[in-house]
Amino acid sequence: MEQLLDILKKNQLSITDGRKKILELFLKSPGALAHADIEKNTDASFDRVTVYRTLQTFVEKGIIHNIPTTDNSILYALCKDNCEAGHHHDNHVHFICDMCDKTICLEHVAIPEVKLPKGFKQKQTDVVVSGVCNECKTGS
Amino acid sequence: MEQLLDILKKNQLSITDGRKKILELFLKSPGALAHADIEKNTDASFDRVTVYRTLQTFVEKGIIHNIPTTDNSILYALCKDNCEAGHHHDNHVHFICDMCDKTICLEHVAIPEVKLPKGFKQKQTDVVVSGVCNECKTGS
DNA sequence: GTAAAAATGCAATAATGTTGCAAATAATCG
DNA sequence: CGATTATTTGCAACATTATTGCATTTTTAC
Repeated sequence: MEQLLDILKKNQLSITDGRKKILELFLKSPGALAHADIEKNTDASFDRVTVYRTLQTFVEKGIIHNIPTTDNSILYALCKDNCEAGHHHDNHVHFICDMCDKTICLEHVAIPEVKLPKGFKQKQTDVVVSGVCNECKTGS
Repeated sequence: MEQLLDILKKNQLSITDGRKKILELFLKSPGALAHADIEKNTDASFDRVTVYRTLQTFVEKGIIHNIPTTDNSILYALCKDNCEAGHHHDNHVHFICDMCDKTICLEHVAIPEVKLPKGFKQKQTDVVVSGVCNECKTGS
Protein backbone atom coordinates (compact mmCIF):
# COMPACT_ATOMS: atom_id res chain seq x y z
CA MET A 1 0.00 0.00 0.00
CA GLU A 2 2.89 2.27 0.81
CA GLN A 3 4.47 1.24 -2.46
CA LEU A 4 1.26 1.97 -4.28
CA LEU A 5 1.05 5.59 -3.17
CA ASP A 6 4.74 5.96 -3.77
CA ILE A 7 4.42 5.06 -7.40
CA LEU A 8 1.56 7.46 -7.96
CA LYS A 9 3.32 10.30 -6.17
CA LYS A 10 6.58 9.79 -7.98
CA ASN A 11 4.73 10.18 -11.22
CA GLN A 12 2.89 13.28 -10.10
CA LEU A 13 -0.53 11.70 -10.35
CA SER A 14 -3.53 12.53 -8.22
CA ILE A 15 -4.41 9.81 -5.76
CA THR A 16 -7.80 8.53 -6.75
CA ASP A 17 -9.75 5.40 -5.96
CA GLY A 18 -9.60 4.23 -9.53
CA ARG A 19 -5.88 4.56 -9.89
CA LYS A 20 -5.26 2.92 -6.55
CA LYS A 21 -7.43 -0.05 -7.35
CA ILE A 22 -6.05 -0.60 -10.83
CA LEU A 23 -2.45 -0.19 -9.76
CA GLU A 24 -3.08 -2.57 -6.89
CA LEU A 25 -4.32 -5.12 -9.37
CA PHE A 26 -1.09 -4.88 -11.30
CA LEU A 27 1.00 -5.19 -8.16
CA LYS A 28 -0.85 -8.33 -7.14
CA SER A 29 -0.94 -9.91 -10.55
CA PRO A 30 1.89 -12.24 -11.53
CA GLY A 31 1.39 -11.59 -15.20
CA ALA A 32 0.02 -9.15 -17.69
CA LEU A 33 -3.51 -7.86 -17.74
CA ALA A 34 -5.83 -6.99 -20.58
CA HIS A 35 -8.40 -4.27 -20.38
CA ALA A 36 -11.09 -6.92 -19.96
CA ASP A 37 -9.27 -8.48 -16.98
CA ILE A 38 -9.27 -5.17 -15.22
CA GLU A 39 -12.93 -4.58 -15.78
CA LYS A 40 -13.70 -8.02 -14.38
CA ASN A 41 -11.52 -7.68 -11.32
CA THR A 42 -12.89 -4.32 -10.36
CA ASP A 43 -16.43 -5.68 -10.78
CA ALA A 44 -17.63 -2.63 -12.61
CA SER A 45 -16.94 -0.28 -9.78
CA PHE A 46 -15.48 2.02 -12.38
CA ASP A 47 -16.69 3.16 -15.71
CA ARG A 48 -15.10 1.58 -18.74
CA VAL A 49 -13.91 4.97 -19.82
CA THR A 50 -12.08 5.49 -16.56
CA VAL A 51 -10.25 2.22 -17.06
CA TYR A 52 -9.21 3.25 -20.55
CA ARG A 53 -7.98 6.61 -19.38
CA THR A 54 -6.18 5.23 -16.38
CA LEU A 55 -4.32 2.68 -18.46
CA GLN A 56 -3.39 5.36 -20.95
CA THR A 57 -2.06 7.58 -18.19
CA PHE A 58 -0.05 4.75 -16.67
CA VAL A 59 1.52 3.94 -20.02
CA GLU A 60 2.41 7.58 -20.60
CA LYS A 61 4.05 7.79 -17.20
CA GLY A 62 5.93 4.56 -17.76
CA ILE A 63 4.28 2.78 -14.87
CA ILE A 64 3.09 0.01 -17.12
CA HIS A 65 3.96 -0.95 -20.65
CA ASN A 66 2.14 -2.90 -23.27
CA ILE A 67 3.13 -6.22 -24.66
CA PRO A 68 2.75 -7.15 -28.31
CA THR A 69 0.25 -9.87 -29.09
CA THR A 70 -0.82 -11.61 -32.26
CA ASP A 71 -4.50 -11.43 -31.51
CA ASN A 72 -5.98 -8.00 -31.39
CA SER A 73 -5.74 -7.32 -27.73
CA ILE A 74 -3.47 -5.12 -25.73
CA LEU A 75 -1.75 -6.59 -22.74
CA TYR A 76 -0.40 -4.36 -20.03
CA ALA A 77 2.22 -5.27 -17.50
CA LEU A 78 3.93 -3.60 -14.65
CA CYS A 79 7.53 -4.64 -14.46
CA LYS A 80 8.66 -4.53 -10.92
CA ASP A 81 12.38 -4.07 -11.25
CA ASN A 82 12.25 -0.99 -13.35
CA CYS A 83 9.10 0.89 -12.78
CA GLU A 84 9.69 1.72 -9.16
CA ALA A 85 12.62 3.78 -10.20
CA GLY A 86 10.33 5.98 -12.21
CA HIS A 87 12.03 5.39 -15.49
CA HIS A 88 11.19 2.47 -17.57
CA HIS A 89 13.31 -0.19 -19.22
CA ASP A 90 11.37 -3.02 -20.66
CA ASN A 91 14.34 -5.18 -21.41
CA HIS A 92 13.10 -8.63 -20.63
CA VAL A 93 11.31 -11.45 -22.35
CA HIS A 94 7.55 -11.96 -22.16
CA PHE A 95 6.03 -15.37 -22.02
CA ILE A 96 2.50 -16.29 -23.01
CA CYS A 97 1.18 -19.64 -21.85
CA ASP A 98 -0.97 -21.45 -24.38
CA MET A 99 -2.71 -23.38 -21.64
CA CYS A 100 -3.59 -20.93 -18.90
CA ASP A 101 -3.35 -17.98 -21.27
CA LYS A 102 -1.42 -15.93 -18.78
CA THR A 103 1.32 -13.59 -19.80
CA ILE A 104 4.35 -13.49 -17.59
CA CYS A 105 7.25 -11.09 -17.48
CA LEU A 106 10.45 -13.09 -17.31
CA GLU A 107 12.37 -10.41 -15.51
CA HIS A 108 15.59 -12.34 -15.50
CA VAL A 109 15.67 -13.45 -19.09
CA ALA A 110 17.47 -10.78 -21.04
CA ILE A 111 16.52 -9.71 -24.52
CA PRO A 112 19.03 -11.25 -26.91
CA GLU A 113 20.89 -9.06 -29.31
CA VAL A 114 19.52 -8.78 -32.81
CA LYS A 115 21.70 -7.67 -35.68
CA LEU A 116 19.80 -5.71 -38.27
CA PRO A 117 20.72 -5.17 -41.91
CA LYS A 118 22.56 -2.02 -42.88
CA GLY A 119 20.59 1.18 -42.63
CA PHE A 120 18.24 0.13 -39.88
CA LYS A 121 18.35 1.95 -36.60
CA GLN A 122 17.26 -0.10 -33.64
CA LYS A 123 15.44 1.43 -30.73
CA GLN A 124 13.47 -1.24 -28.95
CA THR A 125 13.24 -4.98 -29.13
CA ASP A 126 10.27 -6.97 -27.94
CA VAL A 127 10.50 -10.70 -27.50
CA VAL A 128 7.41 -12.75 -26.85
CA VAL A 129 7.76 -16.46 -26.33
CA SER A 130 4.75 -18.74 -26.23
CA GLY A 131 4.46 -22.28 -24.95
CA VAL A 132 3.61 -23.88 -21.63
CA CYS A 133 4.48 -22.16 -18.38
CA ASN A 134 6.04 -23.80 -15.35
CA GLU A 135 2.77 -23.99 -13.42
CA CYS A 136 0.79 -25.62 -16.19
CA LYS A 137 3.56 -28.10 -16.88
CA THR A 138 4.00 -29.32 -13.35
CA GLY A 139 0.33 -29.02 -12.56
CA SER A 140 -0.80 -31.53 -15.15
CA MET B 1 -0.24 -12.96 -61.92
CA GLU B 2 0.97 -16.44 -62.63
CA GLN B 3 2.42 -16.56 -59.16
CA LEU B 4 -0.84 -15.39 -57.73
CA LEU B 5 -2.91 -18.23 -59.17
CA ASP B 6 -0.16 -20.63 -58.26
CA ILE B 7 -0.39 -19.78 -54.60
CA LEU B 8 -4.14 -20.16 -54.53
CA LYS B 9 -4.06 -23.46 -56.39
CA LYS B 10 -1.33 -24.91 -54.24
CA ASN B 11 -3.48 -24.24 -51.25
CA GLN B 12 -6.58 -25.74 -52.78
CA LEU B 13 -8.54 -22.53 -52.73
CA SER B 14 -11.18 -21.48 -55.21
CA ILE B 15 -10.05 -18.69 -57.47
CA THR B 16 -12.24 -15.71 -56.71
CA ASP B 17 -11.97 -12.01 -57.41
CA GLY B 18 -11.65 -11.19 -53.73
CA ARG B 19 -8.83 -13.60 -53.06
CA LYS B 20 -6.99 -12.54 -56.18
CA LYS B 21 -7.19 -8.88 -55.33
CA ILE B 22 -6.21 -9.27 -51.69
CA LEU B 23 -3.36 -11.62 -52.45
CA GLU B 24 -2.16 -9.25 -55.15
CA LEU B 25 -2.06 -6.49 -52.56
CA PHE B 26 0.19 -8.56 -50.37
CA LEU B 27 2.48 -9.43 -53.25
CA LYS B 28 2.85 -5.79 -54.15
CA SER B 29 3.22 -4.49 -50.61
CA PRO B 30 6.71 -4.23 -49.18
CA GLY B 31 5.49 -4.50 -45.61
CA ALA B 32 2.68 -5.78 -43.52
CA LEU B 33 -0.96 -4.86 -43.94
CA ALA B 34 -3.74 -4.32 -41.46
CA HIS B 35 -7.34 -5.09 -42.15
CA ALA B 36 -7.99 -1.38 -42.61
CA ASP B 37 -5.25 -1.08 -45.24
CA ILE B 38 -6.86 -3.78 -47.27
CA GLU B 39 -10.27 -2.20 -47.12
CA LYS B 40 -8.81 1.08 -48.29
CA ASN B 41 -6.82 -0.36 -51.15
CA THR B 42 -9.71 -2.35 -52.51
CA ASP B 43 -11.90 0.76 -52.39
CA ALA B 44 -14.83 -1.08 -50.89
CA SER B 45 -15.21 -3.39 -53.83
CA PHE B 46 -15.63 -6.15 -51.29
CA ASP B 47 -17.70 -6.46 -48.20
CA ARG B 48 -15.94 -6.09 -44.89
CA VAL B 49 -16.96 -9.59 -44.00
CA THR B 50 -15.33 -10.98 -47.10
CA VAL B 51 -12.06 -9.34 -46.16
CA TYR B 52 -12.22 -10.81 -42.68
CA ARG B 53 -12.93 -14.25 -43.99
CA THR B 54 -10.32 -14.09 -46.70
CA LEU B 55 -7.63 -13.09 -44.24
CA GLN B 56 -8.69 -15.85 -41.92
CA THR B 57 -8.50 -18.38 -44.73
CA PHE B 58 -5.06 -17.17 -45.79
CA VAL B 59 -3.76 -17.47 -42.24
CA GLU B 60 -5.14 -20.98 -41.91
CA LYS B 61 -3.49 -22.03 -45.14
CA GLY B 62 -0.22 -20.44 -44.13
CA ILE B 63 -0.16 -17.98 -46.99
CA ILE B 64 0.11 -15.07 -44.60
CA HIS B 65 0.86 -14.84 -40.91
CA ASN B 66 0.10 -12.25 -38.32
CA ILE B 67 2.59 -10.07 -36.58
CA PRO B 68 2.35 -9.06 -32.94
CA THR B 69 1.70 -5.39 -32.29
CA THR B 70 1.48 -3.29 -29.18
CA ASP B 71 -1.61 -1.44 -30.26
CA ASN B 72 -4.74 -3.41 -30.74
CA SER B 73 -4.48 -4.19 -34.37
CA ILE B 74 -3.54 -7.28 -36.26
CA LEU B 75 -0.92 -6.98 -38.94
CA TYR B 76 -0.68 -9.55 -41.67
CA ALA B 77 2.29 -10.25 -43.84
CA LEU B 78 3.11 -12.59 -46.64
CA CYS B 79 6.61 -13.92 -46.32
CA LYS B 80 7.94 -14.62 -49.73
CA ASP B 81 10.62 -17.16 -49.01
CA ASN B 82 8.46 -19.60 -47.22
CA CYS B 83 4.94 -19.26 -48.34
CA GLU B 84 5.50 -20.20 -51.94
CA ALA B 85 6.60 -23.57 -50.81
CA GLY B 86 3.23 -24.12 -49.26
CA HIS B 87 4.48 -24.67 -45.76
CA HIS B 88 5.09 -21.82 -43.48
CA HIS B 89 7.99 -20.96 -41.23
CA ASP B 90 7.73 -17.61 -39.60
CA ASN B 91 11.17 -17.66 -38.15
CA HIS B 92 12.39 -14.18 -38.82
CA VAL B 93 12.43 -10.84 -37.10
CA HIS B 94 9.83 -8.15 -37.73
CA PHE B 95 10.70 -4.52 -37.86
CA ILE B 96 8.36 -1.60 -37.21
CA CYS B 97 9.48 1.82 -38.36
CA ASP B 98 8.59 4.62 -35.98
CA MET B 99 8.70 7.16 -38.77
CA CYS B 100 6.84 5.67 -41.73
CA ASP B 101 4.95 3.24 -39.54
CA LYS B 102 5.53 0.36 -41.88
CA THR B 103 6.13 -3.15 -40.68
CA ILE B 104 8.75 -5.10 -42.54
CA CYS B 105 9.64 -8.76 -42.48
CA LEU B 106 13.40 -9.10 -42.13
CA GLU B 107 13.55 -12.41 -43.87
CA HIS B 108 17.22 -12.88 -43.35
CA VAL B 109 17.46 -11.97 -39.69
CA ALA B 110 16.97 -15.14 -37.71
CA ILE B 111 15.16 -15.31 -34.41
CA PRO B 112 17.81 -15.54 -31.70
CA GLU B 113 17.69 -18.30 -29.17
CA VAL B 114 16.11 -17.54 -25.83
CA LYS B 115 16.83 -19.60 -22.76
CA LEU B 116 13.86 -19.89 -20.48
CA PRO B 117 13.85 -20.69 -16.77
CA LYS B 118 13.27 -24.26 -15.65
CA GLY B 119 9.82 -25.62 -16.24
CA PHE B 120 8.92 -23.53 -19.24
CA LYS B 121 8.28 -25.20 -22.53
CA GLN B 122 9.00 -23.08 -25.53
CA LYS B 123 6.95 -23.30 -28.69
CA GLN B 124 7.21 -20.08 -30.61
CA THR B 125 9.27 -16.95 -30.35
CA ASP B 126 8.27 -13.62 -31.81
CA VAL B 127 10.73 -10.78 -32.09
CA VAL B 128 9.61 -7.29 -32.98
CA VAL B 129 12.20 -4.57 -33.30
CA SER B 130 11.23 -0.95 -33.63
CA GLY B 131 13.29 2.01 -34.75
CA VAL B 132 13.99 3.68 -38.07
CA CYS B 133 14.03 1.70 -41.28
CA ASN B 134 16.62 1.98 -44.01
CA GLU B 135 14.41 4.05 -46.29
CA CYS B 136 13.50 6.65 -43.69
CA LYS B 137 17.08 6.95 -42.55
CA THR B 138 18.60 7.57 -45.95
CA GLY B 139 15.63 9.55 -47.17
CA SER B 140 15.96 12.30 -44.57
C1' DG C 1 -12.24 25.50 4.40
C1' DT C 2 -12.24 27.39 -0.17
C1' DA C 3 -10.88 28.03 -4.95
C1' DA C 4 -8.58 25.98 -8.83
C1' DA C 5 -7.27 21.91 -11.18
C1' DA C 6 -7.93 17.31 -12.31
C1' DA C 7 -10.51 13.06 -12.72
C1' DT C 8 -14.80 10.66 -13.23
C1' DG C 9 -19.33 9.13 -15.05
C1' DC C 10 -22.71 9.41 -18.41
C1' DA C 11 -24.40 9.62 -23.00
C1' DA C 12 -23.70 9.48 -27.60
C1' DT C 13 -20.99 7.91 -31.33
C1' DA C 14 -17.51 5.45 -33.92
C1' DA C 15 -14.91 1.65 -35.07
C1' DT C 16 -14.22 -3.23 -35.18
C1' DG C 17 -15.49 -8.02 -35.27
C1' DT C 18 -19.05 -12.01 -35.64
C1' DT C 19 -23.01 -14.93 -37.23
C1' DG C 20 -26.92 -16.82 -40.10
C1' DC C 21 -28.85 -17.16 -44.29
C1' DA C 22 -30.11 -16.28 -49.14
C1' DA C 23 -28.05 -15.17 -53.54
C1' DA C 24 -24.17 -15.40 -56.57
C1' DT C 25 -20.10 -17.48 -58.19
C1' DA C 26 -16.70 -21.20 -59.02
C1' DA C 27 -15.52 -26.04 -59.59
C1' DT C 28 -16.87 -30.66 -61.10
C1' DC C 29 -18.44 -33.97 -64.21
C1' DG C 30 -21.13 -35.79 -67.92
C1' DC D 1 -20.65 -26.58 -73.24
C1' DG D 2 -24.26 -26.97 -69.81
C1' DA D 3 -26.22 -28.71 -65.52
C1' DT D 4 -25.30 -30.03 -60.71
C1' DT D 5 -22.86 -29.48 -56.54
C1' DA D 6 -19.88 -27.12 -53.54
C1' DT D 7 -18.05 -22.94 -52.15
C1' DT D 8 -17.94 -18.08 -51.56
C1' DT D 9 -20.02 -13.72 -51.14
C1' DG D 10 -23.09 -9.91 -49.57
C1' DC D 11 -26.47 -8.33 -46.63
C1' DA D 12 -28.52 -7.60 -42.27
C1' DA D 13 -28.45 -7.82 -37.62
C1' DC D 14 -25.92 -7.94 -33.66
C1' DA D 15 -21.96 -7.91 -30.25
C1' DT D 16 -17.82 -6.00 -28.60
C1' DT D 17 -14.46 -2.56 -28.07
C1' DA D 18 -12.84 2.17 -28.18
C1' DT D 19 -13.39 7.44 -28.30
C1' DT D 20 -15.20 12.17 -27.33
C1' DG D 21 -17.66 16.16 -25.06
C1' DC D 22 -19.52 17.88 -21.16
C1' DA D 23 -21.52 18.25 -16.55
C1' DT D 24 -20.51 16.58 -11.96
C1' DT D 25 -17.55 15.02 -8.49
C1' DT D 26 -13.21 14.53 -6.33
C1' DT D 27 -8.46 15.89 -5.38
C1' DT D 28 -4.99 19.22 -4.66
C1' DA D 29 -2.99 23.57 -3.30
C1' DC D 30 -3.26 27.56 -0.67
